[in-house]
Amino acid sequence: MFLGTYRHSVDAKGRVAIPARFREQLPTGTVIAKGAEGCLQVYPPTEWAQEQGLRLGSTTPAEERRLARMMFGAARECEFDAQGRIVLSADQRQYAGITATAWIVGVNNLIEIWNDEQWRRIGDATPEEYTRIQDQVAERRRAQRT
Amino acid sequence: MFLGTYRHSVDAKGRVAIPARFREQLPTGTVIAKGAEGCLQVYPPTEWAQEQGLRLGSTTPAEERRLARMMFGAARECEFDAQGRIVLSADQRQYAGITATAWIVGVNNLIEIWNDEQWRRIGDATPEEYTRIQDQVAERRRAQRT
DNA sequence: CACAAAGTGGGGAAAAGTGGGGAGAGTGAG
DNA sequence: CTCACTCTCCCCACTTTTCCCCACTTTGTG
Repeated sequence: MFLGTYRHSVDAKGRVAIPARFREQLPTGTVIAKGAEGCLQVYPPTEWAQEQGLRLGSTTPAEERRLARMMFGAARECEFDAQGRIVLSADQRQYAGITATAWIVGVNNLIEIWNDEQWRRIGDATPEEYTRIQDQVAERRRAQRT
Repeated sequence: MFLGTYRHSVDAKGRVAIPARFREQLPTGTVIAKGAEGCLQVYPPTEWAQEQGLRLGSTTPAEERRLARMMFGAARECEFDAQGRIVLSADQRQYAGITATAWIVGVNNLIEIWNDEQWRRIGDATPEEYTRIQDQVAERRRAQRT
């Protein structure tokens, strides 16, 4: 389980330190891919395996073909250096709009990496917004039970 | 079951002692999250498990993505030191407006942490207010049953 | 009143994060 | 084919944060 938000610096070489708490849970085979809303997503091997249900074939619908190409084409296996950092490729940094600092966010089953501005829009929620969020989660759960 | 209200100090490092009666009931895997009305909520593992239905993947709808990011990004796993204290992150303290002291309140299945001012507004209810709230809840329940 | 348990505060070692130098592989031009 | 250049990755050094440990105060109980 990944929880919490961390703000780390990204150096000139594109390196970011992954919080130690997260790193412990990331064995080799971890993958970093482009995600929705312009973030980058780090998948532990078990989670990535579930995404591999997306396959290309003669019967694959057009949108799924598109999704599969983007997901797998842009993804890379994570490699940690001795200091626990990974390198974000120039392409990935540009996609996520990341320059000098990045937010590293644990989202239950995977990790997301955001630029300053975009994460602020999500992470700086007021108590009122959290109150609403909890209501929505409760609502969703009630709907699922039926 | 968590009952009662305690007022503890928060030191410069953000540490708060959790009352011994509560601590006994909190195994590892306990999580502290941002809650409604600007409080922090401490979930025992069994309660938190219900929140974990929310997972991210390439096919998760936009609304669920937002919920998951806010919920899990704002949460942290509780770690007790030898004195039975947990550390509130700077982010969590700011959210809850907590500086030197905090109120720790047992609310049946979980624990809430409030700042002085806000808890006073809730905890110092007069008999009239209390009566009115009970009636409101009763009314709402009746409406939902239909 | 004495003892035990709970809460408070601070110092210091260890871990985590940051930044840069430089070797070696790969690439392209002359 | 050789040389210059770039890019990647490994290593080292420094700073900051975390957390572990010890000591003291306060509260509660027999």
